Amino acid sequence: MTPVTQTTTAPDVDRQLAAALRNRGQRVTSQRLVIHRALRELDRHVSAEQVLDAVRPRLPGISLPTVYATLELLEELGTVRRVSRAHGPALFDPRPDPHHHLVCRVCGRVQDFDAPLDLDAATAAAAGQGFAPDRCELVVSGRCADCAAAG
Amino acid sequence: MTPVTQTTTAPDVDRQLAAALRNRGQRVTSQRLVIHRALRELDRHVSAEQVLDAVRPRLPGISLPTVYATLELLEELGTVRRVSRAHGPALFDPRPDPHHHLVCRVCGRVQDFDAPLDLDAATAAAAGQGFAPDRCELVVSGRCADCAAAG
DNA sequence: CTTTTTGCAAATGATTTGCATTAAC
DNA sequence: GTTAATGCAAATCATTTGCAAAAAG
Repeated sequence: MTPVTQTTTAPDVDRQLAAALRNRGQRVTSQRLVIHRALRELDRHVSAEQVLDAVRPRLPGISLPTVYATLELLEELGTVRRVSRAHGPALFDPRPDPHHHLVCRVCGRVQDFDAPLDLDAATAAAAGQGFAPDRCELVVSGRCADCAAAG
Repeated sequence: MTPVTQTTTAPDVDRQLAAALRNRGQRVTSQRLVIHRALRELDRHVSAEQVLDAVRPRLPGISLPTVYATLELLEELGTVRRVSRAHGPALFDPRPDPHHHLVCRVCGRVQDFDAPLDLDAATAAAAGQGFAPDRCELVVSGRCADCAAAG
């Protein structure tokens, strides 16, 4: 008995991605499905290399260029967000709902952050300047709990 | 007759940087002064290469590694903010006061944005998680006025 | 005079590209 | 069958590093 409130099951995630790809006239490949599924399972900010390591057991011949291409595709589909950083590779955030980030300027760590923030006025102001907003993200830089404690 | 409300004059900017450097036991070099001055004069988001081009007339032998090192130093001093981007070099923002950014995901353009936004609650929430906030920036991605009109 | 900063050349690291092969459709 | 996607190798681009020479204090 599957309650209607249940979290999306794995094959369901696959079906959603497949549908989105077909909508765009693009092909449903095992690489795309496995990378997409792995991101959902990892459920944290990961680099392209980390994605590669995570999927290699299930896709022995996978290559880094394919991982990058797929991550870019998933970003276009809106299921992944790329977070560019100084002093390190970009991270990919699999959380699809709007949320914010805490970025440690000492260790580079990026944490999700659910900020109490009303973005309606800001979004309207951006639109008032002719800008067509897509996403609004608050980026808080500082020292994470660990680095603040250390020194 | 210099009104007291006048914008900081160039030599004044130099003196402020020199003082900050001496405070940290670092040396006041012409490269640092000229790069700092150029950023203030450019008054827009620029890449390290663009900074190099801007200062070369005044510093014929300047090198890109020095520009990078100086920009990093100025970031530590809080007079410049680095904005990392996908698909392009980092940009350096010479505006010292808190403000936000509109990032075009079509052409990559980054504009300053004075958002009507109350960050006190968000800052407090970050602190509540043990994070020591330093800066809060809203990043709005979407299409800039030009790209929205075109595409 | 001592130590930091610079410029240069070279290294590094992330990401992208070209192209032949493979797999979707 | 046709066309898009993949894997590989190599290229590219931004940024950093090592080290001898120059400049600051």
